[in-house]
Amino acid sequence: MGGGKRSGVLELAVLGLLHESPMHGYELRKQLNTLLGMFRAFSYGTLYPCLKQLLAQGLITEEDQEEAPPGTLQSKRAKIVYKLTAEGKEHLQRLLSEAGPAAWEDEGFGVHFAFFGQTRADVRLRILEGRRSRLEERLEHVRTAFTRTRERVDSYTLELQNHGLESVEREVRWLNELIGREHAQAADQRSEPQQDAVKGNDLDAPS
Amino acid sequence: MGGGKRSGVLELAVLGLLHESPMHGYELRKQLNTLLGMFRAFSYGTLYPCLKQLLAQGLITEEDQEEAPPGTLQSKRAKIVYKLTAEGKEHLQRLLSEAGPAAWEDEGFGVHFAFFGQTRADVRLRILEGRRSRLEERLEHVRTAFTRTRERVDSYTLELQNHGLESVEREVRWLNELIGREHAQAADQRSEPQQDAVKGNDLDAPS
DNA sequence: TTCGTCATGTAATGGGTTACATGATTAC
DNA sequence: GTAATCATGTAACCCATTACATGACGAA
Repeated sequence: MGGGKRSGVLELAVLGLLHESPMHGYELRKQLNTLLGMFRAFSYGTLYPCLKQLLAQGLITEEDQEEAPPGTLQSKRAKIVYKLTAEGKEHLQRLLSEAGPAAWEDEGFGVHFAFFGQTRADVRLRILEGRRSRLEERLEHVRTAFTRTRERVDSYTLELQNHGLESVEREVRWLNELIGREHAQAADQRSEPQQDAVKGNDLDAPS
Repeated sequence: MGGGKRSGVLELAVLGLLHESPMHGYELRKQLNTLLGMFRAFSYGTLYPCLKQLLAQGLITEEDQEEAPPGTLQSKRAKIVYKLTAEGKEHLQRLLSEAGPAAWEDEGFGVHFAFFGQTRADVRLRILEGRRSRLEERLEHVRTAFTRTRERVDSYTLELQNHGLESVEREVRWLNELIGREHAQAADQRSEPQQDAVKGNDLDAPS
């Protein structure tokens, strides 16, 4: 249907945030950039066209929100509050169920992770494991190229590569812990499905 | 002069690598991607047009290299080995002397750091400090938005933000150590300028 | 001889930023 | 009244990727 391709990352982020609560564009962007804080930042030039497109596809609707001001001055154009349509919710669920490369590569992982609260447990696990093996791949690749070219690399190059290596190793450890927790939690739910208060954490999806 | 703008990062990376030793495009890309390993990766579709442009500006020259094969079969088209021209070297030095945002923002820092071996000590220091304050800015910004929106964030969002925060904090510590070393080394060179064997590390630029 | 890798390139496309343009609302 | 920030949008541009096209060379 309609226009060109959408970003993928941004699409998920917008739909995910709007699912949590309706918002207008300006605030949406702020939420987005605090949510993803260290990873990415989007500008209005990206966001607004995206909203326009999602609108055209019927995934969101806009509502001219007029705050009902005390003085009853008709506000020319109030903030445009966007919310998900039924189709939008459906589409979001579809996006959240996809446990493919898009979900664990660098660009997409952060966003997908941010909405794990709305993601099925099995999908979460596959994404985490997918990312882990992706990173381990990269580690192996770099480590071999590391020993091959051990000759004449100056201290700075070495320092840089080392820092990169350690960063990735650190993320792998983080993923290991998360995966461990997911497994423990899955085991919990299998063994005591009738209990409502599970000790430990509250990482389970609502619906 | 002709042509459009070049990438900046890629330009520096190419000139820097070619300065260390002449190479043909294919190998240049490999070197590039192992050098920057964890940070970025360029594809041929990026590299070759860039080389073409650098060539057009007279910053590099190409030499049809014919290996002088034992059988003396004329090789139709040998590898094209690129090397820096005098202008190219000059330009590289200019790029390596710029201690501005381009050098400490996310995109450029890795590349600039990778060539610290060819960078003046004072420039190195300013870049390291620039990046550090950039990261600290970001930390502060995120930490405030952190406490402001402490209400209703699910465990996963929290986990993500925490991991991001710790990653950046870790990089700051790394930078602190590097800056410390740079200072120590500068002090060393001021106090004992006649000695040739400095204990510790060999981080000083050659020429 | 076929397959993998080396090697060089181009065209279409994608995803995003920057800068600009506009105007309302709030704080001083 | 004026400056800052809220709020919405567009057009031009940039950087890089993907997919494609071509072909040499070595090993199985």
